[in-house]
This record gives sequence, C-alpha cells and structure tokens, in this order.
Amino acid sequence: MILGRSFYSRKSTVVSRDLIGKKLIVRKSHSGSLSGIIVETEAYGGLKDPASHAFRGETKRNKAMFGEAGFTYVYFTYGFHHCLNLVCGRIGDAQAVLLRAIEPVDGLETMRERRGRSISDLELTNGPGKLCQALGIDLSLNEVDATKKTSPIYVLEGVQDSSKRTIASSVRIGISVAQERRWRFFDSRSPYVSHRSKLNLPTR
DNA sequence: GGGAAGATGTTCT
DNA sequence: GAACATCTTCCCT
Repeated sequence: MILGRSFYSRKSTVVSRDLIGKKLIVRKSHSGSLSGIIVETEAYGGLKDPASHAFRGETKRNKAMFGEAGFTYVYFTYGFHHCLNLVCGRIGDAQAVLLRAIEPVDGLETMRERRGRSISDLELTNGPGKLCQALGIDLSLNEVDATKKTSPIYVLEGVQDSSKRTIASSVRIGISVAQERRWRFFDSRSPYVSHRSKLNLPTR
C-alpha cells in the first residue's frame, strides 16, 4: 500500500517516527527500480524551527516545503550533495522530514556503480548525501508528488515485522541550534544507520 | 576508530 | 565573505 496524502498531512515529528520501517521506492527511466527500508529520519519544524531551511521564510530553493504534504523537497548542499525530504503538515506549515539512511533492498548493483565499486552494503546508503547518490536523486526530483504510484519517488507501507525494530531518538546531526529537540529518529537495531557511534545509543 | 581538513554551490549577512 | 540538514581522505592513536 502506497502512503497517501493523509499520512504526510501530520506533524513532521510524527511522520518522521512513522516513516521508520517503510519502504522507499525510486523509479527513474533507464535505471530500473531501486528500493530500501527507511531506518533513519529527521524532523524539521518549518517557520518556528531555527534549524529548518524554512525558518527565514520562503525562497526559490525551499519553495517545495511551503506546498502540499507528500511532495518531495530535494536540495543541493555543501557544493556536493543532494538531500531528500518529504513535506509534512498543512500547506504553508513548511514542515518536512529528511531521509537520512535506508537499508538497501533492490538495485544494489546500480547503487554500487554510482557510489563506487569497493563500497560495502552497509555504507551504500547510510547518510543523506550517500542515499541520494546511490538512488540517483538530484534536483530534477524536487517537488514531485510522492503519493502517486506513477511518481519516480514514493513510499510503501512497511514489509518488515515491526517487532524487529526499536525506534530511538537523538539530537539532529550537523545542527547547532535547538539541541533540546531530539528530532532524529532511527532503528537502533539496524546496522544501516549513519555512523556517528555516540549518537546511536538509544536515548529514549 | 576517530578527529581534522578540504572540496565547493547556494543562500544570507 | 561566511555558513551550511555532507562525505571522503589522510593521519593519529
């Protein structure tokens, strides 16, 4: 079952936690179907969150976040990397969830071609930039509707037994403000989360 | 295994 | 001109 508009039309903190264990699918022409189980996310709170790109209002770059829930927000950062978000909440809230890591399932060969021959399975998609490189996500996939099965990006209801997961939270990575918000969520039993060993201790 | 440095486009001061 | 929702390489323990 594909996750629809109502799934995303909730607070980003709730969506962020609920996305753990769901299956991300990326289908682009010529590269076949790539997929993975989401194991790590971060919530961003829009206009009221000093850590969010939306904090200072709408710009050309963050426009997607101000639109409808269930659409993608892809941005380019550090001059090198793309990051993939899914817009949440109500129109104008500018809330979003950053996808930080997945456990690769389908298309490992394609992912490895893009990431480098010698990269191990564990390091193919354990970070927001790595995940986008492996899946071939760039700005051409910004602002696409992820609630349609015809879309190049969408998310399916989890196939994993939820009893095999333990969802933990921590502070957001690479963020120096709003440290009181532990808005990074991850499966603490998964070896596919981004490796910042100290932060992977379950804090809740 | 872990810290520091460097790469480099977009946005903001 | 600096900061940045990052990643890799290089060197140190």
